[in-house]
Amino acid sequence: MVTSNELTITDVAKASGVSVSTVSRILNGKQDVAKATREHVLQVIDELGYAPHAQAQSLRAGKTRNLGLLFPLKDPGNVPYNSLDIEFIVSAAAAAEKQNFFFSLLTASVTEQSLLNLYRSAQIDGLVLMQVYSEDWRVDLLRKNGYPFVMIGHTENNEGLSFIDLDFKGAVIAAFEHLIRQGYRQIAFISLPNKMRQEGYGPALRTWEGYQRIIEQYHIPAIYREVNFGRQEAFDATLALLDEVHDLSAIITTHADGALSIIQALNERGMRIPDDCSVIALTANRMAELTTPTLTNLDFPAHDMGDRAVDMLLRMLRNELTEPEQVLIPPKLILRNSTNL
Amino acid sequence: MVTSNELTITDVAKASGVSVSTVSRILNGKQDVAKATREHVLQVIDELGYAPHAQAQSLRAGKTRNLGLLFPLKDPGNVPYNSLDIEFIVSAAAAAEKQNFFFSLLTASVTEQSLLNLYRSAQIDGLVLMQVYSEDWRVDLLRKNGYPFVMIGHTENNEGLSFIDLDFKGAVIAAFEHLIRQGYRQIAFISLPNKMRQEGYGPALRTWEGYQRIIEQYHIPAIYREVNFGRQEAFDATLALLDEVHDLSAIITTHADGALSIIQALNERGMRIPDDCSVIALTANRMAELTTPTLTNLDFPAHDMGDRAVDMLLRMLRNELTEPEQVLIPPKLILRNSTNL
DNA sequence: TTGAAAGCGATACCAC
DNA sequence: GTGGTATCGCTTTCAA
Repeated sequence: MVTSNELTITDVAKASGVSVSTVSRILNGKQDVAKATREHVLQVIDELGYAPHAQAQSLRAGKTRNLGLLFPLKDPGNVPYNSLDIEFIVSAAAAAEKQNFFFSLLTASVTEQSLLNLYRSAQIDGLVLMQVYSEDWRVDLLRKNGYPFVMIGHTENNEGLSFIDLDFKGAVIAAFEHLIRQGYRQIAFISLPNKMRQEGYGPALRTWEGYQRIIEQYHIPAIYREVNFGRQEAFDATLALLDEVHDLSAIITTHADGALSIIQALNERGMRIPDDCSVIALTANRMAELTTPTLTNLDFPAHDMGDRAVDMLLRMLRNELTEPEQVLIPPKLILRNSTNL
Repeated sequence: MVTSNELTITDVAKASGVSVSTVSRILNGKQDVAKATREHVLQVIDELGYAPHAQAQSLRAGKTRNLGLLFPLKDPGNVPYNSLDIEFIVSAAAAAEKQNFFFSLLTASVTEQSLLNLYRSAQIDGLVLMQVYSEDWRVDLLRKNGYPFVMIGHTENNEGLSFIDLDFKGAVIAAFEHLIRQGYRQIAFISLPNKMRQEGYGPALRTWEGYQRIIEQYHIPAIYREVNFGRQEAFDATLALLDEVHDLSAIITTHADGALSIIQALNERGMRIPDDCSVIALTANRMAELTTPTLTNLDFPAHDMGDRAVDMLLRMLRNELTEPEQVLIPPKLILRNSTNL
């Protein structure tokens, strides 16, 4: 096997006694090449172990064949990952690769400058945005500049934008209605940090809206805590709720992995799940199946969402998306052992 | 704000009335430029919103400033992620970005061709390899071709190679010795699939070696199951063990998230942890803190490992690594509530 | 069916 | 201190 490096199309041309143009045509599968020439050159390419220089091709083509996923880490080193994140990331990566795109994971927090420069400096053709806020300067900026991107999440004004998101409001409503229908009324809501809601973080905002709607419509008592990320926070909040509301009979949470801490707290107080207290979480199915007891959860098809987001973006780049595609996934409750019936 | 696209260095040169060379010098921070010129050009660049074309720079420089992480998915769509994987991925991405490298997540399974082509086609400067086998054709191939890479994991013959890995053998030994020292003898070992060991998957192999060593040295009964990934598998294996060994007093597992299923199974049988049965797992600290009860675990500093692997690779690319760097992280047992004392 | 040459956007050498 | 120009590897007219 020949192991030499740094082969160029010129080397291939020389080695096969044809011109560079001809080699290029063959590489690009053009049809106007004599069969014999093609076969010969392909064999030379194979023997030499030549592969075309991707960056040179990109430069020439004016496209990078690179996608980016913005996954900003607020505090690298101590990251509030949850079990959903890896599904988004890996599924998006796989989807991009399937269509021969490179996929870059971008974890640094972006500035207006650095965001625009991703496109201007031709590092990427398009972007998947996560952690989208209701008013999101990144979205405004990209829209204004006409740069291609899709969101996992959505903003207040989504005119002209493509996205895929879970119906968070509907999800919370579905969870509550399930319990209310069974006669539960003392239901606590453990939700995302108040700060995130104030800042307009989509899921924080919309789960809250769902909760308000439930409170008003069914006149159940407003028992809730908006808690920060972290095991201890969810744990403490649960204990505090149990102290405060002695006849608490269920907890619904939008903290993906916080459900685990809630279970810990209930155990700590000797409360049996679901007999003394039911639990419903908005978390990955994978995680919901691993807890003891298994969790009744709102389906969160993160894998599917990542996959579809990238697919959407690629169609956009190919101009196959004549109008914006906006997908809101309806809530789906999956019953397991943390609730009765 | 000017939002025009597709600006080139020539546009900047024209707009500021200097030559392309001068703009290039300024972009690259060379010192032989008049202060006035520099300031003027920088201002023009700012006004125009110009950013140099990364691919063109790469082409010229002969370097891509791209790193790749190989994270092959055997069965996309139904992926056996565990809580460690995201830490590897995200920490590696963050480390690359910190040094201004793009970071690509590669989930497709590679062939000899496609692996070499990553380098030949100049898509990446270097690679981080995960899921390394004791005999690993990828490693052999890259070594033979002299392509830069580092491993998270290691092979049988690591001559000339750089890697960072956990001391899996030592970890298993540490876990057993901890229990044996306290008088436990009926300890079950729930380990990685036999198939992976046969295939020479590093962690499967070395945890097994650790176990053999313990069996021989302490003459404890060989109670073990090599189980496939998946909730059900670990769950069933645990139940089977409990049926088989009535005085089972502890379980040690190398299945990162399998510990959760083991807990489920013990609960199912009404066994209290740790009083009736202790559990020690080789899993992420983050996960160990979330279970009920919290898990005594072998520290698995995945975040740190991803970070250091990329750092190693970047030093290699800068030729700062005069000789191979081989890091084996010593085992560290973190006591929590799934064991006594 | 094939080849020569221009050009993608940037850098660096060599003049001046 | 500054500008002209060859060059990185490839694709694509345009001619032959």
